Amino acid sequence: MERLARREVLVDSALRMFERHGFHAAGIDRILARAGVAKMTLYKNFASKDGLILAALRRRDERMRAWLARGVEARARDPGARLLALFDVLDEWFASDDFCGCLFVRAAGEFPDRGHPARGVAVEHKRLLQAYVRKLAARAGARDPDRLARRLMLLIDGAAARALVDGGADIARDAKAAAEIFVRGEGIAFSSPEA
Amino acid sequence: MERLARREVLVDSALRMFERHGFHAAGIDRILARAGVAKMTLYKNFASKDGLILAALRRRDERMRAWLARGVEARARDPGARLLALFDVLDEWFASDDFCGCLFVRAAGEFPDRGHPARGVAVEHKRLLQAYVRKLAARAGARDPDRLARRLMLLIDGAAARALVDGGADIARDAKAAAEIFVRGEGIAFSSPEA
DNA sequence: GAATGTTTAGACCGATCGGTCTACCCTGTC
DNA sequence: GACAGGGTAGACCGATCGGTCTAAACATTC
Repeated sequence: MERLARREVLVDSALRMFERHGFHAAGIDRILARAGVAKMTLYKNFASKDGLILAALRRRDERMRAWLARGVEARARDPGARLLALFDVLDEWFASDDFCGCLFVRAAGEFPDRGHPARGVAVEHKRLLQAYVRKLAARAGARDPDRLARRLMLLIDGAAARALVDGGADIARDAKAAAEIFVRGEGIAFSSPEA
Repeated sequence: MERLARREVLVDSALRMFERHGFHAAGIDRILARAGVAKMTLYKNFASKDGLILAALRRRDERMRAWLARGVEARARDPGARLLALFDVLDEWFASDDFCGCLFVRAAGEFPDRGHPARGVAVEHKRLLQAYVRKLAARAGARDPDRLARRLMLLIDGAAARALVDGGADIARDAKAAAEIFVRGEGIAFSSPEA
């Protein structure tokens, strides 16, 4: 029963290659070679390269949101502080040497066709992320959790885009300072501003 | 002396194709066919596809910033109001049927290699845009024009990213409301909030 | 040990990639 | 009308694209 394991190895390899080179630039042959997986194994598990792209994006979605939530929860207990801790996790993300932007924004950029299935995963990822921020905002007692979540999402995506383009080191810090204004504006008091 | 004209036609066609399909997905042959230009004309004017990409990005940079400045200046005279008018122009941009995100962020996403020349144009575009916002902020009497410009750039790039992914119609409006908070926080009073 | 089913390597397919080259055409100049 | 130069179409190149297929190697189970 090695079939499932092979599939996982393949999806992992594909995800890494898509992150490093982009969806079009990462060829199937290179993905397979790096995974040490035969071509037929790919096409037994997926109908086409698009299927592999979808699986890779879904894996990225799960991991990214889990990693974000874990980081936030490890850094602060107070809901208000957790809203700001989001940007400390972002800072760690931007600083990692293999950071190359938000893969879902990149996917939307590489597949401008509105009907491409990858865009659905991207939309869903952003929706789930915003729902998570909204939950934190609601628990923190925001006057308008929806509005605060939308505003923080603007900062998150903006910071990710700017970090992708010019990789500045203090972008997450700028975004955090901006987020504090929004959070305070919602009547939320957070314990310690942290470093 | 049709050489320069041919070049312009070619760059225009390339720009349109890159916007519509992305840099990797837009093949040379298709660009040339749509431009009605021979292959040798391309390679007489540019060393490679990368050269064409650079020229297209530079053209996009000039047009984008000129279009933005024109829109801002047409919508408001007061410097404070102009800062907010930025987001009305953005709204128009997002609503256009051929909108497909910020081409420079997409370029950075498609060319993750830090040394790729396209990234230089992208960095420069963001730098010039931020300088323009900073100029408006300074004229409006912002306490810290640099900080305000950085914050508004976060909102601009964030709004563009979100508009690219899920094309929501009210993203620019959300960003404008958020921008108002930053602008007011800098001690800037603007005449009329507009529609 | 035979049988079953998955995974393997790799040949193979047509299409397209970015890029080169040739040979002809068109246009302007004298 | 001869000439020159930039432009044209399109053949051509090796490489790679996504995808199919075959045959051997492998492990599992009985």
